[in-house]
Amino acid sequence: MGLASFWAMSTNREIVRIIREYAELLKLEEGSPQAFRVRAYDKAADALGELIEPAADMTSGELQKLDGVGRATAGKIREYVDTGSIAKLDDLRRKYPPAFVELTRIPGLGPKTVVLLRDKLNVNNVEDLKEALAAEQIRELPGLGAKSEEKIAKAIDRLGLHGKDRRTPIIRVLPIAQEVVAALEAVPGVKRVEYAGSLRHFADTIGDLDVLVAASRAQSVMEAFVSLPIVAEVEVRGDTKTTALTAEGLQIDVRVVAPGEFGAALLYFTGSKAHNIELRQLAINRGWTLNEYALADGESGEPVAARTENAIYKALGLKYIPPELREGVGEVVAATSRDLPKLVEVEDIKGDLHVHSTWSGDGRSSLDDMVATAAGRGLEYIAITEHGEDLTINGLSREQIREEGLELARLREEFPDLTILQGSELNIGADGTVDYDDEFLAGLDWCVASVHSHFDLSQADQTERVIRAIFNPAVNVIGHLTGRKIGIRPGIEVDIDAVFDACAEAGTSLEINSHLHRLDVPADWLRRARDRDDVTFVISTDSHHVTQFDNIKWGVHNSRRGWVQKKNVANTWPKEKFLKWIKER
DNA sequence: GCCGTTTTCGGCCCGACTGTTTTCAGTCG
Repeated sequence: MGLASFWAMSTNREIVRIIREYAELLKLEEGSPQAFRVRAYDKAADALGELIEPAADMTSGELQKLDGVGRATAGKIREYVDTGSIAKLDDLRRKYPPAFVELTRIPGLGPKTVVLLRDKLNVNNVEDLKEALAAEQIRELPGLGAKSEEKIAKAIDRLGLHGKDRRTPIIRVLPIAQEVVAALEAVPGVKRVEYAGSLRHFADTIGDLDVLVAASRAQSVMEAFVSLPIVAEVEVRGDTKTTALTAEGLQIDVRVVAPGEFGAALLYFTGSKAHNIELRQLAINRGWTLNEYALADGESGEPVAARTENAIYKALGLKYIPPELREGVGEVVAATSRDLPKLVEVEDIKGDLHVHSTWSGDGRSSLDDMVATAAGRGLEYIAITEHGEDLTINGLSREQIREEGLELARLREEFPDLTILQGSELNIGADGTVDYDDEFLAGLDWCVASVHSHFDLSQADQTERVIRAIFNPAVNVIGHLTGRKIGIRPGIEVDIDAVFDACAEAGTSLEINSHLHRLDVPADWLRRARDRDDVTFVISTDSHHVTQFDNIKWGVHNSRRGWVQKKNVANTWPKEKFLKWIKER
């Protein structure tokens, strides 16, 4: 990819981010996330996110040809591209500062409530809210009561919104990281740029974003960084390290190191701390030292290895350890005995088994486009899994499924190399039953069953309902097991070992949902199954639009972080083996 | 704010559910 298209892409990302921020602040202004103006800007951001060509090069007229972009949005984009800011956005930012906006991230608090809290109780941030909670002032407000106080207090605790525990969901950090990396790669004299830290581990939430740059001169790198539009405030400005904050309060550290030390620095800043300690111990055993500059001889200080991570692992007698595994949970010992798991690569994925189209109420690409895109990506098999009828808004009736089946028959002729399964994403009810009836379900090729409601049952009840779905003969896989939305809503609690046992016994697999909001099953739960071969997984995108097939890489990252072995992931299997497996189940 | 078998403004996938109230805000996909 050339420099020009790097810039084009990062500028589109930047514009999407700006429009989303505008929509976010409009929610407070309008008093509802469902307000039509809010939804209009959100829809415009969707359209811009799916745009390939650089929006910055388009005229207002060209922008308005995009579905969902009209005069006002096009005008704001041009204003941003031409002047670097949007006057109305700046007004909203002044009226609703980041610390106040953060309050809306707490489940149970919407725009109306936070504005009410500010008007009546002068609550401007999470700290103020906690004081109001302690003083039991919130129950005095109209529409709120003692239960609301309890719920809010619990939500604050669980989301880690306060103090130094503050972490940002990966879905917000990753685009920012990509934007910063692309921008710094374009600076003359820069040899390499990588993000490190917990983002490189593919953690669900990120504390600070660490970006490492290999360059002989730091000054131009730092200048380029602090002048990025994403940078709202510069905290520290030094020769090798600059720390800045985004408008949302995410801290970004940029470090510049000599190209010859890049591997040692990347290893050091990627961590984890526990992983580094184990590596340092191995170095000491050999009479060496390991720090952020090099693996070096303890006496002479002569470097042993420093340029690449691989060279350092090799010198320490280890196989290369992928960043996702570096949590100090046995990976160093495994690498010593050459016992690291054989992990999934994106190229291993042969099929996608959770796909929606506009037949589902929330699908955004047509069935024809979804199938053509899957075929174009070289997939061998897919399952079309529209929402089941129990999801009132988005689900399909039996009749609609029959009609869609006719469309699929036509598409199978059009794409003979792609095996198309017809299925459904069923809803697991509070009691573990699912949509439709047994006879109807038997006619479907592949069923995902997912929790979409009743998030507040006890762990015992959640485990029971999920296990009942696992043993339903029509159910092939449990979709996004916890139903969490990272940083927004905690998932359901289940006895994960009991779930693994049930899956093993029933021959039902577990989905690893690739969407960055979900990454579900969470990696730390996946890791609990790392020593068992009787549980089968499926990595799926849950695509609602043609662009989302690309999300598969995030699901693969999450599977790697969870030590899931390639041989246990059914959609890495060749078509023949996969189809035989479904048939014999 | 966007859209339109568009011309000047009404409709925008929407229904069930919870916690709070007695009409509404927020949550789900």
